[in-house]
Amino acid sequence: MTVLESSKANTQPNSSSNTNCEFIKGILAGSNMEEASRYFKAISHPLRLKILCVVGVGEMSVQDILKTVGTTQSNVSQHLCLLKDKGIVQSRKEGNRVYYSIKNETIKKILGSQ
Amino acid sequence: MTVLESSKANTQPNSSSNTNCEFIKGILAGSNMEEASRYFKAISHPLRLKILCVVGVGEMSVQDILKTVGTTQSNVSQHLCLLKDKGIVQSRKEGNRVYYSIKNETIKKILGSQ
DNA sequence: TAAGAATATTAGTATAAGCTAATATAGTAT
DNA sequence: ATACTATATTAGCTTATACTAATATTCTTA
Repeated sequence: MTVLESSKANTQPNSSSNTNCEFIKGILAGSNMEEASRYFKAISHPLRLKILCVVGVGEMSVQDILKTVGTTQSNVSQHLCLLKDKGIVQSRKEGNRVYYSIKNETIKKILGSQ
Repeated sequence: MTVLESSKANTQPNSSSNTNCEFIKGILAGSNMEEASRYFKAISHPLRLKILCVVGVGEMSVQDILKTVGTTQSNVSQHLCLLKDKGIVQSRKEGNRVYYSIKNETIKKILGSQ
């Protein structure tokens, strides 16, 4: 059950404004807004969104990613690093190359719900 | 059809790596990453996420919002302003008070998919 | 009309993000 | 070993975010 659903379910029609605030406040305290927003933040950059769409299709090397999204090697590398740090993508080394793919299923869901 | 779906559907099994890059590149060019990432950015702050969860339950006055999320009046007001600018929430004035509610349905979907 | 409440706006400041350019590291092939 | 390719890291700079404190605006009510 999401935050929205759980708070809707328990809203009494005759509850005072203040009680309702307190109730929702309790729900918010239980949800991890910090963590959720960290995920959203990670994907809230046009280049990272592109990278995720590209990598979402399937595992891809950095070379191919940067050819596809069109920026510098350093820039892609830094964004990939950030995405990996947040646990959104994972990487696998094969010889000279590093292949990236999406690690986190939630991200796929979110990208699909656009 | 989302970006992920459309690019998956057309991936030929025998296509070379380069052709695939070009293909995905075309899809990316057609999608509006700038706009999508602007949405994600808007909700990628813990306080704004809280506000959206609160307001997602139903229309709520600024007073009640700030009692619920717990910060200063100015801070809430600035975040609400940002959310309104991006077309994510809408406001309605009634006497002394201003009531906010979620305008954008996509946001509800995204919040639900967490 | 003066006081009070609710909301918005502004200015100033601190911190975070994002980019480029340069350099480092690691693997491959000659 | 040397040169080359792929990727990562670092430093420096610029711009964007986010907060606080103060002030402005708008509405209500005595």
